[in-house]
Amino acid sequence: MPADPPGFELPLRLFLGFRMLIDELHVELARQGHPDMRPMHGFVLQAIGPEGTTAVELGRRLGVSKQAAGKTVDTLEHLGYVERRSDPGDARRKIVRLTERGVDSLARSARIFEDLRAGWARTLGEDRLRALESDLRAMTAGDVFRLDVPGWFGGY
Amino acid sequence: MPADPPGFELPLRLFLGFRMLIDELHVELARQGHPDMRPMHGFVLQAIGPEGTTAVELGRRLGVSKQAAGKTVDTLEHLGYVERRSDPGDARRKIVRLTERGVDSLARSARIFEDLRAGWARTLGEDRLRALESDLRAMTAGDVFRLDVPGWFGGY
DNA sequence: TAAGCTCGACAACACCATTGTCGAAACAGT
DNA sequence: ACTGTTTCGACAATGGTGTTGTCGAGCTTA
Repeated sequence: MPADPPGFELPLRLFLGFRMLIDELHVELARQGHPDMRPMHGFVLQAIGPEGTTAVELGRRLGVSKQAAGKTVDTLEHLGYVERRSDPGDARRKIVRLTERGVDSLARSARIFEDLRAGWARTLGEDRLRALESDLRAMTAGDVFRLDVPGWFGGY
Repeated sequence: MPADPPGFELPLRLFLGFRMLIDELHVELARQGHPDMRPMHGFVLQAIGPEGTTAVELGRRLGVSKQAAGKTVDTLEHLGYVERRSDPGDARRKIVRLTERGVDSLARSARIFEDLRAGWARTLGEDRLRALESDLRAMTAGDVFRLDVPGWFGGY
């Protein structure tokens, strides 16, 4: 009977799978008119959501400071994915909203992810893929957002 | 018949699984006398390997500049995980080698990863876990190292 | 009204990656 | 052996990203 795979293979493969999907997503996104999207942008746009949000709240969701969130919003605003509007009900707040272009990028991302998933299903079979998703869901239940990735992995 | 899971769930769960394992590893590593290890350090120590290597070669393996690799080596040297020695056969080279402490951290990491994998096996069953690993292996075949993570995800 | 909190902006700082340059050493071709 | 090219490690300069701290303006509540 074969020995168990070494323990370090599991996290490595999980990361490689993630990275492969994200890279393929962005290759295709670039082809479809969004060449400036960075991996993190999609997560930020998702975190902003259809209702819009503020820099402080966005920072909380992403696990970074409000200044960092504001900086990211600056970039996304400059790229045309979001816009800032004054909140008529609270003069302190400036609500960050998705533009049409921002919504388009999310819609295309969703479509591309479906296609990529279908590719996995062709290789693995739908049953195996569902089992894989189900098992991952079982092991990672909980907080889907928590994207304090900037600075999490790196760091001297 | 149930609808397919949305396509974006797969990459998200892959990342969450990776992150959960890495976080649990470092909690346990800290308990076992390595509180200063950062997620990236383990990968760097693995990339250095038992034979040692140079800053330039390390940078190539990790996909970063030689300067960045050198900086990381500085930190690991300061923490006592590696040491630099002059190459007697080539006066230009300074070979980075693991110290005893560096080897110890890798040995403990391997053991902890085995334990974490065993935890997954208890929840999912050994068969399902093997299937999961096998499927991930099938989808991500290839270059296991290529950790140009610094700057890959982030970026304004 | 007054005190306290929240929001967004600005400044200063730290960290980490980059490119470019340089001298020393090894190597390859003549 | 000499010379030109390549490789290595160090240094300097730069840019991007995140942090804390501070401030004024505006809500909120006692």
